[in-house]
Amino acid sequence: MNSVDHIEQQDHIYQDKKQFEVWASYLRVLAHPTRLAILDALKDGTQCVNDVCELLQRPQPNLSQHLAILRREGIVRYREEGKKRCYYLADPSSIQTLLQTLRDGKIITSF
Amino acid sequence: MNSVDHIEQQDHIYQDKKQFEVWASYLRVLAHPTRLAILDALKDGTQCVNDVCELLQRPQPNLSQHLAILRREGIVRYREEGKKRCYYLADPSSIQTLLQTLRDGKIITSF
DNA sequence: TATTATGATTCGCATATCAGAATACGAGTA
DNA sequence: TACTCGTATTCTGATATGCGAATCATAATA
Repeated sequence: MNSVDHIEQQDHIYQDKKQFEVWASYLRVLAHPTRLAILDALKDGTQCVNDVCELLQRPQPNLSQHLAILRREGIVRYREEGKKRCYYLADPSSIQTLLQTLRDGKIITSF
Repeated sequence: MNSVDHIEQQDHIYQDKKQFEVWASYLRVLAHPTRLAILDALKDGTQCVNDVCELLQRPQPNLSQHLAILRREGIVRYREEGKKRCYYLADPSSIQTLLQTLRDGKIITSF
């Protein structure tokens, strides 16, 4: 291996490393029971924050925090309707696939 | 809604809640750059700890910690070969699907 | 048996994450 | 303009997570 190859390989490792960090950040956002429950609640359509509160039986400020985290990652968006904010999945089919995959236990091999 | 329905609905919510917690625990294990890198390193076959160290350029105790976390979740296993421990994916095709999905950006909508 | 190679574990610290409480904000409405 | 409704943000303390350093455990070997 000459020195150019070596540099390229190092660069490749570095690119991968950045890639893994991005993916990990994304997975970390999904890796919370309340946030998964929110995604599940939104899978059949738009819901305002209050509706989500009632569905999940969790306090509003807590849900707002989790919605903000999902928003920052671009996983959910919202529309203003009157004085309500109606949240919806940015990419419903991806999230539905994710939830279905988890349900099927296709990724989760240990149960 | 009578009281039996109410109890059943509560139970349903409770079951879901437990389910989301289990899924979240699993996703949390995946949601770390080093652990994703380990899975990627194992995707084409078995590797002993030292090999993984060299591949990922990370100290051995740190990798052992992450391997233990992946082991506990049932995501990787190992075989003893001489004095080496050779790790492999418990369910290669699931992990390959996961990595491919991340690569394709099919789940990740924000880039 | 002493030594080495290979991994695992423990410890201590720094950082991150989370929940709840309190509060702020902003759009409607009286 | 004051008030209310719906939601967001900030703050604080508790818990969890991640890392490096040191150490331990064990199988192979000299």
